[in-house]
Amino acid sequence: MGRAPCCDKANVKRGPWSPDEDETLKRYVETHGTGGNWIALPQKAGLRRCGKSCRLRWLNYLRPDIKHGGFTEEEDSIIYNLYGEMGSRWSFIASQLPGRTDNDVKNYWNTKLKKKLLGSSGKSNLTTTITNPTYNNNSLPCLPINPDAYDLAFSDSSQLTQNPTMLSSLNNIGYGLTQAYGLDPSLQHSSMIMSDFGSKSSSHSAENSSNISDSSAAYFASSLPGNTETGIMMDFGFGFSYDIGFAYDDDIDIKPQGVVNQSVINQYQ
DNA sequence: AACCACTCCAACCGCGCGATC
DNA sequence: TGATCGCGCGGTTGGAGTGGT
Repeated sequence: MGRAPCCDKANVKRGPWSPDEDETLKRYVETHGTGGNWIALPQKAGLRRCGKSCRLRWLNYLRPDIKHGGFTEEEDSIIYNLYGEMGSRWSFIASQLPGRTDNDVKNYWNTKLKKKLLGSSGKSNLTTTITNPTYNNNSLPCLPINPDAYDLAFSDSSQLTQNPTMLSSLNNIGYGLTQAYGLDPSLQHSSMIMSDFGSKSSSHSAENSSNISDSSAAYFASSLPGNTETGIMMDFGFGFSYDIGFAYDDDIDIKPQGVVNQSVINQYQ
């Protein structure tokens, strides 16, 4: 048996919202709030709409703090950064962009940014090529993420704190979003990535990193026996660099363990 | 002018999760 | 402890708009 519908679809209006409906919903929410119950709201407000539809309309369009219009380059870079870090977590990505909604960001990514990325990836500066055929580099920069890795990554910061240079680098971040990926040396592969997007103060002095753009990048790879890691540094030409490194044996095993926004930590703990 | 292909984005859908009973 | 409910999320769809032929 399937899930019960959230509303009686036969008795609710669907499709585009009329200006009158918008006005009714806006006036009601501004006057009474949502009451914490979107399902009951349309009836109280006198709308023949599904509660979910009302919620969506309010959140994506009617809210007073919504920012409409084109995305800035800075917003582009934040989206790239976060998408590479955590994939299609649109709600979180949107939360880092004041006035933007998850739907906006998602649409923008699917219609513009993805194409922009693919279009320019052909001229990106690849300093190292993918050698393992099991990895699909067409999906870059959407790194595969093992959700189970988050717990370890955020609960154990000892590796981070034992590395003053890395810590220093992570503290000097532009957006508060610079990340480091640590991979388990016990699995005979390890690497560390430090990348910054837009930050002018990041310091990666521990290694002579390959500077592929104004944005510095460092890629560390261990020389453990049997190590099969491959690293990439990329500059997609958006006014910022997108630096990617990863290591793997059979399974991609990427664990963010940098200093990140507390809300990210809360989300994955 | 008509048709077609493509883009963009608002809206819908179904699912997972947490809260509550 | 399991069932139910509502919220929030990501994926998908459909239609309006636009550009090319």
